[in-house]
Amino acid sequence: MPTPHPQPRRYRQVADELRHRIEAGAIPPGSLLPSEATLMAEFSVARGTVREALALLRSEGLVMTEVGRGTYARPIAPVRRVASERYRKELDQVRSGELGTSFTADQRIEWSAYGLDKAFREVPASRAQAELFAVEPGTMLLERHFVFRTHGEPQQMSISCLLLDMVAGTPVADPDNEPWPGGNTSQLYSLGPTITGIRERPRWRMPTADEVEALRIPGGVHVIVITRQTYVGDRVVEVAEIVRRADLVDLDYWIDLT
Amino acid sequence: MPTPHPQPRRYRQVADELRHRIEAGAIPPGSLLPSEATLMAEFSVARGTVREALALLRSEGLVMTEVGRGTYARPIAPVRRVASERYRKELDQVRSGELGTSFTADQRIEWSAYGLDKAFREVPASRAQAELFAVEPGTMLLERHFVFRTHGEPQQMSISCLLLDMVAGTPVADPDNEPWPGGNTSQLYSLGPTITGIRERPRWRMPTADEVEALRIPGGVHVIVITRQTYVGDRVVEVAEIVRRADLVDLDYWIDLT
DNA sequence: CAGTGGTCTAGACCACGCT
DNA sequence: GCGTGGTCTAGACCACTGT
Repeated sequence: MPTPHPQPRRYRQVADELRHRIEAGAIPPGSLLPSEATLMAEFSVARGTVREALALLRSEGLVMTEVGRGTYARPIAPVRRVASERYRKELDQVRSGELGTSFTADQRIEWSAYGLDKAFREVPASRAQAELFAVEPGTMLLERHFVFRTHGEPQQMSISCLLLDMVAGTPVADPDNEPWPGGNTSQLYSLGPTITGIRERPRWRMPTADEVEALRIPGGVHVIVITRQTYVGDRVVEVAEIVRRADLVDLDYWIDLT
Repeated sequence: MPTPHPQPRRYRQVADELRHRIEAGAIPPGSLLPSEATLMAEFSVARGTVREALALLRSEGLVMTEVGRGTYARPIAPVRRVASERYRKELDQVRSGELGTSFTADQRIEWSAYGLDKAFREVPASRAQAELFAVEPGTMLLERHFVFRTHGEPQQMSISCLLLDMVAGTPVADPDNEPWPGGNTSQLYSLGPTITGIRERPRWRMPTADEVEALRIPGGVHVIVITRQTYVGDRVVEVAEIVRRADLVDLDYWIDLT
């Protein structure tokens, strides 16, 4: 890819023109680009050239493609995910005992718009999981698979693991109690410990076939995967892998140095 | 991309086979894959099909391509970038006055292996810059362009901006003083304020042509861009855009909740 | 059904890295 | 100069989405 060419590089010219139209507003967010056939005619190029131009725009995150429908400009603005604030807020609510009062009620109303697919399993820790927990491989874990939806649209997949001997027999181990008011923070609080910190390691990659299906990910869209470790002191009490469409999140971390 | 096909999808078969060879160690990291011509013969497919297979592996981050050389398995392991610890450490060193003593000396030795390209400009703040600083657009900034190298290899590009009326006439405004022992933290400390926090917003995208050239980025490799705001109280004193090859970093954030 | 993109073929010319 | 990948053409058949 890092190679210039003599004069032609027609696919770049096509991509530049389309990019310009999108940025100028001639192709508004969410609307369809001209079809490949139309672009072939308009720019007098072969289909392969048009497709290369579109692939470039996809890789830039400017457009998305759906089979049988067409290629369209990216519709939705990303939502900022302010990790620090979110966790802090959850914790403050838990500590102040706001749960079970207005907080829960408010959340319950909102929940009508939310959906949650859940599946719990008890599994021995894989090598990778054991490393994240800093326990021996084979230690039993409660592995919880979630898919969150908003208004029916799948937004996030996650696998959250807890040490089994910490939760066995408690309400936390019962899938029927999900979604849990106040989230993970509150859930762990109900078991005794108060979270002291969270470590997040974000990375980006192509979605797997499973993720494409579960999150209905359009062509050309990547995912963000966040590996989260929840700490109580120096002990890791939860390990989660959170997967979201990369075009719908905007990460935001605050590092306090006071 | 999210479309299955009848039986063929030969390019997936080719990609699967190559992926298997890489993961099995038959194609060790850093070594070349068979050339496109060889793969055409081996799998009895057209060149376009081979190239689609390789594009898929590139997008997965498994291989990189260099013109005239070939496509090879990803060689280098990413380096973890522990944002929180790094800044904390810098700050502790500044506060304890370790600069100018053994710390500086140690760094100076290491510096023989480092290189730094620098270019300073005084510019009026763009709308985006003004927003990040929370000042009026047009406010004068000192815009500092850096390219960091290790053993000659370019590792990181950054544009760091400071409020001009805060640095004008000070040693900080003189490019000859770069690299500055102790980095940004120490530099700002020399002006008076002690950093109280840092906000980082990481994202991920294809490199621009400039970045491909400056960082010698192979085909198929993305970059991580971090927008960093350095705070003193609620005032933003520095805004930086940091660009690195995505395959060579591994982000790590700690959120303290104590 | 017509129109869309997904996949595939079989050619061609070119710029680049190495030897 | 040879082999590498980068770009381009002009065909073809297919699956999917809509009407």
